[in-house]
Amino acid sequence: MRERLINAAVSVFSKKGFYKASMDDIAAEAEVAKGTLYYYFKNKSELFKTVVVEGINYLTDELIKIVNNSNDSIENIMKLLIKKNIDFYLEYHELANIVLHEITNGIDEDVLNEIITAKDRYISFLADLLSQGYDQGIIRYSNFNVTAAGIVGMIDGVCKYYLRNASSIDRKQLIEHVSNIVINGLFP
Amino acid sequence: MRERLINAAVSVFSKKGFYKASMDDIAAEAEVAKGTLYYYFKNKSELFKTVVVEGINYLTDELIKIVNNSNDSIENIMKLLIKKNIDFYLEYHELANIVLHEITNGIDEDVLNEIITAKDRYISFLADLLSQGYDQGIIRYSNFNVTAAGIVGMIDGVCKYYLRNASSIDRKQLIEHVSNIVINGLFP
Amino acid sequence: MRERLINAAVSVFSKKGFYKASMDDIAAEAEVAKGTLYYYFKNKSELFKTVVVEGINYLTDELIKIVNNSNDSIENIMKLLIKKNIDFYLEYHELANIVLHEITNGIDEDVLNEIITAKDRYISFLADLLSQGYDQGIIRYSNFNVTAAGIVGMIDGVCKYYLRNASSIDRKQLIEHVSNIVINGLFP
Amino acid sequence: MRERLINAAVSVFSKKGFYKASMDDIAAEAEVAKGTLYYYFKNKSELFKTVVVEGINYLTDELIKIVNNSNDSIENIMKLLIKKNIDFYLEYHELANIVLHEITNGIDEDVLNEIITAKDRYISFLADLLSQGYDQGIIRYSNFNVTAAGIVGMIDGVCKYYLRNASSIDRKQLIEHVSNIVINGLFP
DNA sequence: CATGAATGAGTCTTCATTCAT
DNA sequence: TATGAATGAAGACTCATTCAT
Repeated sequence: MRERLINAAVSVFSKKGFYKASMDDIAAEAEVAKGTLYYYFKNKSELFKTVVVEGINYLTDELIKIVNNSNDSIENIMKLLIKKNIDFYLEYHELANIVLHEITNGIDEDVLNEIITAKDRYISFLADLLSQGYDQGIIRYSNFNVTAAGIVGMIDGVCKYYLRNASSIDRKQLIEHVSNIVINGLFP
Repeated sequence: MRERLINAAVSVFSKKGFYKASMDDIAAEAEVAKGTLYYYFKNKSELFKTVVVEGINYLTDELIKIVNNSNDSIENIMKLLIKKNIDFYLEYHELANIVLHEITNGIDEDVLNEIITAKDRYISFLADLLSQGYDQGIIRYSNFNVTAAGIVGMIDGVCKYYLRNASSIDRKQLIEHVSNIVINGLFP
Repeated sequence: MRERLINAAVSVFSKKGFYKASMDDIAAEAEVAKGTLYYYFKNKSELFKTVVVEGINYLTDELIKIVNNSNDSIENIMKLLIKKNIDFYLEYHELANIVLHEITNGIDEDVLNEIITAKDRYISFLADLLSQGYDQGIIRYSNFNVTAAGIVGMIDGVCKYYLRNASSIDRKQLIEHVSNIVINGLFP
Repeated sequence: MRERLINAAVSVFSKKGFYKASMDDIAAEAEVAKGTLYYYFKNKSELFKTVVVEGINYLTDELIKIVNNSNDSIENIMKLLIKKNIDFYLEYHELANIVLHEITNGIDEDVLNEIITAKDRYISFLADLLSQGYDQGIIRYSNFNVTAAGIVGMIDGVCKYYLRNASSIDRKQLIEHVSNIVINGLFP
C-alpha cells in the first residue's frame, strides 16, 4: 500500500507541484480514503519528502550502477551519465523539476534537510567522478562540487527548454549537444 | 504608487515565493490597505506576472546594454554576461529562483504565457549572441536556443549550490569557473 | 460586530462547551461567515479566552459594584454576593461551568494564563471581603483565598445539583440555604 | 484484560480529559491494539462511563465502609469523610475534575444517565448521613441533597485552589479548614 | 480473543477576492 | 483613489469506528 501511495503522490506532485497538489488529489489518485495517507505519512511534507528523497536516491543509485559496471573512459562514462540524467528528467519531468530544485517554502525544516542531504549525495557522486577524472589528468578544474552542480543545472535548463519546444531538436541530438558543451566547451 | 506596490511585491515574493507570499504580506510591506493592491492589479497572479516579467526584462535590458556598449571580443562579452547573470541571481536569489524557473502551477494560463514570453526573449537574446559568435567562427554549435537555455541552467545550478555552501569558493572564482567551463569545456 | 460575535460565542460555548462548540456553530449563531470570526479573533482559543475573561470580569465588576454601593453589614453583603453569584450561574450555567473550572487541555498556554489571571482577580476580591470581615472580628478564619475558593465551589456544586433536579427546591430557598451554611455552618 | 484497559483509561482520561484523550492514547498506554478497546467497550463514551462510574462507586464504597465501621460521632465521621474526599481528589485530581464537572455534551444520553445515577448514589449517601444527623438534632438544615452537593462542591473548589497554589497552605490545614467551615460556618 | 489497516466525516484555519464607503 | 470589513471556498489534519483476518 505504501508503494501505491507513493506512486500516486509522484504522479500528482509531478503534475501539480507541492502546493497545488492536495492530499485529496493524491488520495483520489491512489483510490484510497484520505485518512489512509495519514496512516502512512505524518503529513504532506513527510509524503513529499519521501517522494523526493526516494526519487533522488533512485537516480543516484542508477548512476552509481552505471559507473560501477563500466570499464569505459571517463569521457564516455560522463556521456552516459548525462544521457541517463536527461532521460530521467524527461520521463519524470515535473518530478525532476521538484527533485532538482530547492523548495524552501512551506516544508518543515527537518524534512527539507533530508531532501538537501539526498541532493548532496547526488551532487557528491558526480563530484567524485570529476575528481577521478582530475586525478587522471583528463579534467581541468578542481571545484568538483560546483562543477557538478553546474552540470546538473545545465541539464535541467536544457530539458526544460526542450519540453517547452520539443520539436526544435531531437532527443539524441540534445544529449549529444549537452555532452559536447560539457566536455569541450563552446569555443573550439 | 504602482511602483511602490511592485517593490513591495518583489521583496515579499523574493523572500517567500509565490504561494507563501500573501496579499496581506505585500500590502503590509507596502504600507497600504489590501484593497489598494486590487485597485492596481486584477489579482495575485497578475501582480506576480508583473514582478516576474519586469524582472526578466530588467535583466535582459541590462545585458543588451552591455553588449551594445562593448567592442570587446565575444569571449569577453560572454564572460561579462555570465558575471552579470550571477550577480543578479545572487542579489535577488529567491526572485531569480522564481524568474528562472517554470512555476507552472497556480497561475492563470494567460498570465503564465506572458512570463514565458519574457523568458523566451531573454533566452533568445543569449541565443543571438551565440549566433553571432557562430557566424564569426568562434562558437562551435548551432543549437543556439538550447545552448542558451543550458548556460542559464548551469548558472542557476551553480548559484544555488553557492548559496547553500557559500564558504567553499569565492564569488569571483565562481564566475571565473563558470565562464571557463562554458567556454572551454571540462576536457583540455 | 465584535460584540455580536462574542454574544454568539457565549451562547454556543455555554450550550456545548469548548470542544463541542465549533467555529461553524458560532458563525451560524452570529449569522456571519466563518471567516469573520477569524477577522476578529486569531483562533478558537483566543475567542474562548475572550468570552471567559470578559465573563469573569463582568461578574467580578458586578460584585464590586454591589460592595461599593452598600453600607450594609458584611453579613448582608455576603448574602447579596451569594445571590448574585447563583443568579449568574443559573443564567449562564454552562459558561459558568467553563468559567469556574480549569480547562487545562487543548488551550494555548498563554491564553490559559490570561484566564487564570482573571479568575484570581475574582477569588482575590472575595478574599478581600473576608479579610475585612476578619479585621472586624466577624469572620473566624484567616485563610481568605482558600475560603473564597471553597465558597465559589459550593455555589458551583449546589447550582449544578439544582440544574439537574430543579423541582426539588426553589431558587430563593437555594440562595437562602447556601447563605446559611456559609455563615452559620451545619452545626448549631 | 478489561481491568488493564480500564486502568489505562483512568490514567489517560485523568491526564487529558475526555476530549483530548484519544483511543490511540489509551491503547498505547495499555499496550494493546486499538481494536482491543472496541472488543471490550462499545465506544469511547462507554469506556469513559465505565471509568467514571467505577471511580465514583469506588469512592462511595470507601466512604460507606468508613461510616459502617465507625461508632464515632456524626461530627467526627463528617471530618473523616471530608478528609477521605480530599485525599481522593488530590490523588486523582484530573479524574475527579472530570467526574465532578466534565462537560456533559458529546456523550451519549444513555451513558450520561448512568454517570448521573452513580453520582446521585454518592450524593445520596452523604445526604443520608446528614439526615441522620438531623434526626439526632445535631444538624440544622433539612435540604440534605442540596447540602451534600454543596459540600462536595466546596471540596472541589478548595482542592483546585490548593493544586494551583500548593505552597500557601498545608494539606492537613486544608482538611481542617474545610471541616471547620462546614461544621461551624464562617461566623462565630 | 486480538489485531491494525483503512475509513471518512468533521474541524480548524487560511487567504484571495469583493464591495460599500 | 484608497480603504478594510466581510466573505466563503478550499485544504490540512484528526480520530472514533469498522472489519477482515
